[in-house]
Amino acid sequence: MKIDKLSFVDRAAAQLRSEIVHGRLLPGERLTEIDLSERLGTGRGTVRAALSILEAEDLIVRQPYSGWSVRDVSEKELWETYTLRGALEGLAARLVAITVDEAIEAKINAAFERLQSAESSKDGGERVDADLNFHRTIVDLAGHASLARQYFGLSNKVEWLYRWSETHWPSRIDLTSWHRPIVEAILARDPLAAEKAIQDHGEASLADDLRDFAELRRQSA
Amino acid sequence: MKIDKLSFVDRAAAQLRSEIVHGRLLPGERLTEIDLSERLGTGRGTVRAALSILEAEDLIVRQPYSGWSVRDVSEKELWETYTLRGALEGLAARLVAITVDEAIEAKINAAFERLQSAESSKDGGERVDADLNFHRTIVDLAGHASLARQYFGLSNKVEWLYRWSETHWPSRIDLTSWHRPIVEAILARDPLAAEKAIQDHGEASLADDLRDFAELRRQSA
DNA sequence: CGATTCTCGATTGTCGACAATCGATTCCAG
DNA sequence: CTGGAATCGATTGTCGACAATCGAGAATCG
Repeated sequence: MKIDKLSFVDRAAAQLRSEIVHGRLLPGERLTEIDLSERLGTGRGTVRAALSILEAEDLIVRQPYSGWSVRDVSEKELWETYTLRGALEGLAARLVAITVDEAIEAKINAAFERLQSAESSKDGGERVDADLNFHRTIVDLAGHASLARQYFGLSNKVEWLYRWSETHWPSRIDLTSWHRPIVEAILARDPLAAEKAIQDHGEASLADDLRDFAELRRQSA
Repeated sequence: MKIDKLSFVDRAAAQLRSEIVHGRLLPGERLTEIDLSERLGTGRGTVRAALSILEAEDLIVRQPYSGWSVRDVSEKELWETYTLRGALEGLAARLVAITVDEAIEAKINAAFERLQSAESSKDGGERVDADLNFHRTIVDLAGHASLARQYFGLSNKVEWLYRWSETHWPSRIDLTSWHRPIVEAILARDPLAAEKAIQDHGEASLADDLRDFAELRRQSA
């Protein structure tokens, strides 16, 4: 029985990742290795390794001899995240549409049904979870390990942005209608349509977030 | 004057990366932290951090409490690398085709001309360099920092595969004619055509490499 | 008063020591 | 001879100590 076989480094990285993604650590916030090592109850070398992992995932930034800080959010950041996601998910959707069988179809339907239930839910967190789960499901089903690796880091960033806009602008988008075209194209086994559907979805989400972001900027200015 | 401001960790990572990419460390080869720390003349913690970086770039693999080893090559590995590259370069080509101006046009032409000179060269290394440079140029010109980051790691893997087939099967492909469609589509400011051209190029390269790989397998079996 | 240099506290960069873990080998009971 | 437990060497996992570096403010000079 291997249950708790994560190294200290992995656990520390997971902890920090969660704190950033859930907004408990704010964008731009400064992080010092000693503080973290006391707070996480682990050595400084361990904290350092965890921070390096998060740096590779592009969640935090390092300034040599000066410190670490949580990445800042900007319009450009939003644009980069969503366009990159579009490229990766586009590949995933194409691959899934080619190889779809009964098992895959069942998983996609399950993810989509969860999305529909979440639609009526008042719980903003569940809406976000269901949405992210849908996208991650498609990527996993592509059977492409390198793609899944790259997507993992990116999806954390997306989760971060999602939770952040869900806080400021609850329940904006219409989950069901926004995702249905993707499901239909994949189940129709049409790779090009699936790629286009998921990329259109990404562009629409980006436009939405950019609008909210501008509004928020305006308010705080 | 900042010349040599790389940390030991970065230097060690660069050194190991180069050794892997140039084939001085063979696929599957086992790496121990102590050996490396003696060979590189640096502490074990430093070596460890460098190895973590290369792990994030997917060049090496770690087995907990057991060791590190250079990643192995397989058909699946080839397929994943080239398809992922297609997705990333596709996005880059699309972005460049949209924003192309005189400066960008000049850089693309320069990269393409280098490719044409390398064509006649007998130096396999220069052929590889020119080829990689062409692809990296397009990605850089896209003005997309996250994309460039992700592509960097992937391009090391591609370089590795390139040098490896160049060793076994020198001067196979026709550099000029394989890349011209990409240049033409971008300079014609046609995003979709540019994306398709660079993805077709990737698929053709993949097919080529897979054929060579199977041949090599057959010989050594 | 302004600009430059110096000093100092804080933080990261680097390192080797010690503990935890693994895998192969040895040893022993049956 | 065989199966399994104990042992041992090798390697990674974790940690805190010390050195290098940076940024801000004090001190100095024109």
